[in-house]
Amino acid sequence: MTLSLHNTLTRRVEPFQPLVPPRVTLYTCGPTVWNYAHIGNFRTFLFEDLLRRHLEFSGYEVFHIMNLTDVDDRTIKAAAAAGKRLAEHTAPFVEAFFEDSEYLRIRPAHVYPRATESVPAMVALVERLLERGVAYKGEDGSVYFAIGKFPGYGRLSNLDRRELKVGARVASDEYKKDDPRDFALWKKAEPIDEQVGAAWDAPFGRGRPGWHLECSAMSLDEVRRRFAVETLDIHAGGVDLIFPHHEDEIAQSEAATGCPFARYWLHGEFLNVRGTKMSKRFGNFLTARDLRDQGVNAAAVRPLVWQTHYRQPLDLNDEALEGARQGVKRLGELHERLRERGRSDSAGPAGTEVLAGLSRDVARDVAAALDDDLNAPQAVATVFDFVRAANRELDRAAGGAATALATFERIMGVLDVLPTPRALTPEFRRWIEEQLAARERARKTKDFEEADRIRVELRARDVELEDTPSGTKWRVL
RNA sequence: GGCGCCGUAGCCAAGUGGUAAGGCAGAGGUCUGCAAAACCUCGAUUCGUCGGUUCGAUUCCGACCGGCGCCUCCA
Repeated sequence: MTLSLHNTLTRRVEPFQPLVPPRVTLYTCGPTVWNYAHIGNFRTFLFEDLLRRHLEFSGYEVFHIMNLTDVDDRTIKAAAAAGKRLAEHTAPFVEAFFEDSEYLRIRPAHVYPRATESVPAMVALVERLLERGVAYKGEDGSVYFAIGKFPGYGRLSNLDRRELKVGARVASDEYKKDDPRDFALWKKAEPIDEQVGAAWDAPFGRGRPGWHLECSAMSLDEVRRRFAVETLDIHAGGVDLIFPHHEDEIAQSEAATGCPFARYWLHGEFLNVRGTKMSKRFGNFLTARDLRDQGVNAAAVRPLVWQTHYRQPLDLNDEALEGARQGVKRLGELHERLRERGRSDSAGPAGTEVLAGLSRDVARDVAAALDDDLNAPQAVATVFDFVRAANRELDRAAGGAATALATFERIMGVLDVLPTPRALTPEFRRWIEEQLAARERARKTKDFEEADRIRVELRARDVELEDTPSGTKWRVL
């Protein structure tokens, strides 16, 4: 089976065929670092993480580019409001983004171009567009893209024949453009821009880049320099970017290069809270650090995201998060069992390696599910089928644990949802051992009241006990 | 007004023109000193409503009801 992906351009699931296999250039729209990203933002980044990992698992050589939007309307406003220079304001949020990404186990992109460090590429792109006559300088001194000169405009969003809703957010500045739908490539520097240090000189006037321009310039610059092409294999982001952001990116990129900008457009749906999209605007947001501070393990967030298809809205609530957490615990238990058994598991006679066979099946099924437009919910279901079957076989002392362990870990390398053991201080560890020893003595003398008291005390400190024939095991929740 | 998405058990949710995955929660059981973990068994005669197409629809078409998103800088 081969990978198929839903392409927003065609609104169909299509076989995936990169321009120059096995290389895949992947560009994902990164955060705007005006504030902390919330977990709705991170849902998209997690979906992209899964995409990246599955591509690599499938043998592709992925070059992943994620930009950092560190200059735009919001960053400038936020910096001005804080009385800071732009870079001064965004720096901590850039740092926070990387911290949060790590917490959520998102694999780092290969490069993170920043808008403020890519101005020359943007200026060059604007000049190219001016030369081609598809961009013009407006009366207000800004440079606009003339969508009328780009016949394919609207293909991605299917909004070409749209009529703007009367009184919608079209408002204030369209009179400076030839066509109200034209968008700004380069915005003339305003006092507030100068105030925060967000203005650059350019042949067509001092100003700052428009948001859409940033992504086109940065992505094309990277693939041109590295691979001598001006086409991305995959461009991904949230559904809210389809229009106007990605539509405009296509227009300005293709008008400049004459090449298809991206072969596949992937868009992830929203993370909702009680049916409404999570958004700073609505105040219904939760950041990754909020979760972390609440003691929520990243290993619960990831499966929560996996259990909903990326093109479906995901509804978040405490019960759902707790459910994911419990499920992950079970995966962790199985992992532990496989490790224990794997250690003592000498290869049995051919045909008795039941666990190895089961793991082969689940690896195949997970790959097949993800090949089908990243059907992570299906993949997760398959994994849990394996969990039950594997536990059953482990109860029966079936062979093949070592192989199953290796395969299981390979699958977890894609989903990455195993809980991490909490780091313990030597003192705490010693205390636990002492309590266990005391409990063992009590049990030997049938003093179960004392034994249970100790168990409760340990549990109060998140230490869970499990009495097995081979002794008492413990784990920290 | 335009474009688009969604409505499947208490919660999160897959899926298919042929009679409903998986997880969590819940109930019973095996095991256990008791637990825990694990395993076994149990849950929608039904997939928002009403029509249509079909031998057959949750799945296709239409209408309606309900929820949501985008329509110039929101992942």
